[in-house]
Amino acid sequence: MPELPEVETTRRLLEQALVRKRIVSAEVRRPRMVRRHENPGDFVARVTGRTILALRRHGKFMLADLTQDITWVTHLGMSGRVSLARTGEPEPAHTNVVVRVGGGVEMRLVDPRTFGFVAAYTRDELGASPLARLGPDAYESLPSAEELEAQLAARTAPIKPLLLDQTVVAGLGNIYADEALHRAGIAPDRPGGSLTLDELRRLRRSIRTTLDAGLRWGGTSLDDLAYLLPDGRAGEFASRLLVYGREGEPCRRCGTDVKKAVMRQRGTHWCPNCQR
DNA sequence: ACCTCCCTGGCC
DNA sequence: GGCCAGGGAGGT
Repeated sequence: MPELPEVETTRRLLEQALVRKRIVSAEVRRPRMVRRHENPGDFVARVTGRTILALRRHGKFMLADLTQDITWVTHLGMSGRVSLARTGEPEPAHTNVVVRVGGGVEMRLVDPRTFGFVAAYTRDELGASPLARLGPDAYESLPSAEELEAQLAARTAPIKPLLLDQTVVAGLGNIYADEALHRAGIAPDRPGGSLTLDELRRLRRSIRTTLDAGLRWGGTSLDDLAYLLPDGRAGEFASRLLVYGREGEPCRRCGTDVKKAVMRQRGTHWCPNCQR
């Protein structure tokens, strides 16, 4: 589940291996994984020979600043992960994109469902890309309760899909949105505009606490192990989840059965007693 | 401000 | 065999 903690954990491990390295070659095995280019060759041509100056993150997008004002963007989608390896080591199935740097190290983008993607933007293209429409990063730039209140004031949509929208805050996905709402004691179907300032203060704190916890444990690897850290280890946050994936199990706070319903086509988990 | 669709693998 | 899954874009 690549959401903010998984992408950030991935970014931190990649940073040590990739920053200040020159991209020696790149390979695209699944053309579909390269978005917003006429053909995959354009991505390869734009990144090859350039040096990685910095590795950043905004929401669930990972951004590598390359020399000559090119930004290499990676998104892990639903089922993507990154594997860091030495060239020649056995490849995991569904290794769809490979980027090699000096020293025989390569970054492999592994993604069975191919909902993830890479792209290489010029400065102008980046400004016109979907990235430009992201809200503030939920971890680095979490808005104040007052700012959240202003953003949500006129919104009638339920708070859960608003948290997934990426325009109010960027980086929460289906797991961490459910977790943060539980921690805040707010029901997922509450209209966004109905949250009081006090509730928004709780929500804000809960987002921070939830993301911190996810990061501390290396993110959430579910049973299918679709998400793994770049070194192949599993994230250990799954066993500490409060509500996600715990339908019918007792709420860790009050013992009430955790409920699950579908909201805007996404499974939504909450405690009907703790969350109002 | 909604749905629908994009894919594949794993589970029932 | 059908259903479900971490996300986002695109169209209505």
